[in-house]
Amino acid sequence: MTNKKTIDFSNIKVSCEDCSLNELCLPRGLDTQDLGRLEEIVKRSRPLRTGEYIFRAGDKLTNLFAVRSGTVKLVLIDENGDDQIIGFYFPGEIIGLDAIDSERHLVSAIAIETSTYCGFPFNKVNEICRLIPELQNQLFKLMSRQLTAENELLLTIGKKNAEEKLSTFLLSISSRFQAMGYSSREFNLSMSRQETANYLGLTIETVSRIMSRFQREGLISINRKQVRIINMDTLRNLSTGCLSTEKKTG
Amino acid sequence: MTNKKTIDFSNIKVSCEDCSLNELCLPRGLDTQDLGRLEEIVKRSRPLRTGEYIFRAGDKLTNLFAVRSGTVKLVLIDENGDDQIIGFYFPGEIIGLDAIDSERHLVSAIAIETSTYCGFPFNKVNEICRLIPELQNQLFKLMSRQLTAENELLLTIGKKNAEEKLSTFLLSISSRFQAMGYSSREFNLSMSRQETANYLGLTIETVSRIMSRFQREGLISINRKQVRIINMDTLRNLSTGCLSTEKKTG
DNA sequence: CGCGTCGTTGAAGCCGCTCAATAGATGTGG
DNA sequence: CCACATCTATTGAGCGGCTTCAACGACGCG
Repeated sequence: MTNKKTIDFSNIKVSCEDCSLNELCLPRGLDTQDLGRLEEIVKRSRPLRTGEYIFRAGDKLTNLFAVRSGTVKLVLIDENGDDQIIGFYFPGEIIGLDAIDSERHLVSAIAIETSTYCGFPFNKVNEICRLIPELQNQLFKLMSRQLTAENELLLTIGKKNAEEKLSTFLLSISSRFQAMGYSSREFNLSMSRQETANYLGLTIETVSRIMSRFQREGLISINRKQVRIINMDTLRNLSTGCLSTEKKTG
Repeated sequence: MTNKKTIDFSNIKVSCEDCSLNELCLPRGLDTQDLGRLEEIVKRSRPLRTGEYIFRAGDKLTNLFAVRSGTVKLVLIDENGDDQIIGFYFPGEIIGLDAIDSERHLVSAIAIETSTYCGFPFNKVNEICRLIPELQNQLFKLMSRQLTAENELLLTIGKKNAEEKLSTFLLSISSRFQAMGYSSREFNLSMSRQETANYLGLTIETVSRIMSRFQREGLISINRKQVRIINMDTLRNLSTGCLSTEKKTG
């Protein structure tokens, strides 16, 4: 409803060199000269509101994108209308890589809070890759890392029970916030219960119930989207299924 | 027990040009000259028996591998000892790509029947990529395709019920056999019930029960690992959850 | 033939889902 | 500022699909 079909990049020149995310983002590991080449092709978006698309499944691949602020979800929709959130993306993270094979996006990228992003025209990235081997390596690594992340998610969804899924999820968010330089113990979940449930292969009721249980047992303090992790160690044990909720520490 | 720690490549020169798989495998799209460059670095393995490793989680990434014959499973094992099969790989398919980021394998590759493979030293692949842009593209596409495959699996494991999972699985195997030039209606499952169940996030009992039900209802004929698909359309409907088993066609 | 492995089938139980009601948060207009 | 509507989150009760536990059958190999 609030979505727009077309994304108009502002023509503001982006300076990757001055960007606080450059050590997390695509330019990671590039020297000043190579950074300059990359900067020339980057376009920055206007702010998106919740629910707006960066790209839709079926769109032709024209850009790779880096989340610049906010949070973006990738959603896969099958012929039946079932949708599965396959990942949440935070600032500095790259999306669009899975479209390289078919040159068409098979998933949709949707902002789940006010967000901005940078776009890198894909054909130019391809050219620059030949000039900058380091960038080629960086892209390989990014895709490889994404594969690894999906492997983890597969293990979580396929083998863990609801309690293990939720604790794994909270710890994953926590460590990603830490990587961005924020607190690993206190943060705002940008995704709704519905989105969390979808991502983990659960229902919102189950997510809600287990969050409440974690709170009753003193593992976390949670109010709506505001989370504080109180007992990180027990949460870690729960996430691996080594410890049942009953016999928690303390 | 039958596993060997070290893999000794035979020094037999491999000719990708004459290989029947070259249109499915890494060389896809390469011209004769480029093919020659790739051939120079390829080593072919001796036959592996069921249970033997191509690489183990934790091993340093030295080669990318192409399955040449047989079937290989990729297995992810977490700290808790839970393991999840994240894919089955048939002749022409490439494994090892997920290790590019950390330069260490995070999953293990295990033959599930007598299998052979080809190895491509990774550092040389990297070099050659700079000489042959087409190979670089090919690698990007392979990784991208792998991401897409994992997305599908996520949707299957996360959102489908047992019946939908099994029919999706059978159809996936069927179409991959077809892509290799074999029959899409009659084939041998190389994986055990245990492996199928693990892959789909089910138990062997459930897999067995639903296979039997499909047979009772005339969708397939199955005897141990020998499968014949009788009613492909209904199976297709089942896989998308559009049709319950009861109200099947006919 | 005996043994071990793999697959099938049955019965009972539990985890997470469905359905439903309530509470809290957010937004709008008067 | 409050009344009202809407949306999200929480909590409870009951049910069902898949798992667990268990026994049996089929096949291969010594």
